[in-house]
Amino acid sequence: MQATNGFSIGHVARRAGLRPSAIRYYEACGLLPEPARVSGWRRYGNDVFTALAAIEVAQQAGFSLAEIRTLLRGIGPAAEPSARWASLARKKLADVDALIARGRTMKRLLLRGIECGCVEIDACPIVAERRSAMLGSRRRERMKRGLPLHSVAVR
Amino acid sequence: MQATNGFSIGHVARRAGLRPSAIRYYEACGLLPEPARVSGWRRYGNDVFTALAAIEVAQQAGFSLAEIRTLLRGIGPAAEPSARWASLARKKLADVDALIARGRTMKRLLLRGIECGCVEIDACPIVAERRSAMLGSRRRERMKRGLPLHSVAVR
DNA sequence: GTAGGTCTTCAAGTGGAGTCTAGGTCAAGG
DNA sequence: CCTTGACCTAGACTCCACTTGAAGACCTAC
Repeated sequence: MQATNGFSIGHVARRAGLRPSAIRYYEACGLLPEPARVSGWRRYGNDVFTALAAIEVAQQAGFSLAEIRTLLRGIGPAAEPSARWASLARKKLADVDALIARGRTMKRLLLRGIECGCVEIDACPIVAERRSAMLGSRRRERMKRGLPLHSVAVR
Repeated sequence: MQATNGFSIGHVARRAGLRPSAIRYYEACGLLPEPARVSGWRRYGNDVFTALAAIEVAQQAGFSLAEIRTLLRGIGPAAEPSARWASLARKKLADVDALIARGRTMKRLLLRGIECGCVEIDACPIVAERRSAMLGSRRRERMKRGLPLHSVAVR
């Protein structure tokens, strides 16, 4: 298991806090290069930990695996990784702001509902407000309730 | 299409900003009661808009459809809808706070990455930091990267 | 030699909130 | 009468990041 001829996938997984299946999956997605093999078994060098750390950082930043692939090996307008990151990150910032705003809306609504204390749903002023908003705005810019929040990978 | 014998599903969907398939789906999930039928076609009264408004409010507050079902027709310890809401909402608040914190972490990380400007991934201090954190903490309380954020329905 | 553990592949499953498709029925207008 | 459009059902599909399972290969220790 030494670095003399590389680490096994289980060893890498334990050290990185992942499961072997996740590492195989990253490889299949093109996030990790194909490692050397010894009689069929994957053998990794130290650089795999850098790659996994980069993936983890990008995931924490809200990027999907598809986006991370273009970050790592992308062939976009920007050649350098840092330029690609900056370009994608600026777009992602708006989505993250929307996510935070969404969270604050949830919080406000939850607290209002706790305070409200109405017994029946039909009598709840929050629901009534929403109902009249629903019925008031006749086919203006509706039908698009799904705001683009799946653009932020929340995991 | 008048309220004399009820609204069609398409009419309700247009007014509520949904697609008919969503309304059928809510019915199948037990969120909406089965409506009257006229020769096989669903016919809705005015109360369906109250029900849809309640569902929308609860969704905006971060509840999943399964949770909304127990909110609406639940048989939990709390009998009244308001009591059920308060009980579930207090638990949900912690998850929403986690979601907001997650968003702020993303934002911090995105901005740090934009400022960083490192050319190579191997040389990036953010990745290096993560890498040493990854390798430093040997099997302590790892292997649980998935923090419970799917407990908040973000849509 | 055999038991146990780790590895290999490929395929299919998970969950959430719907959407889409195929194949068929119904109503209104010209 | 015929077309057009809205409706009906059941079931498959979507997206994402993995996990799980089956069936088999391999290595090490006893």
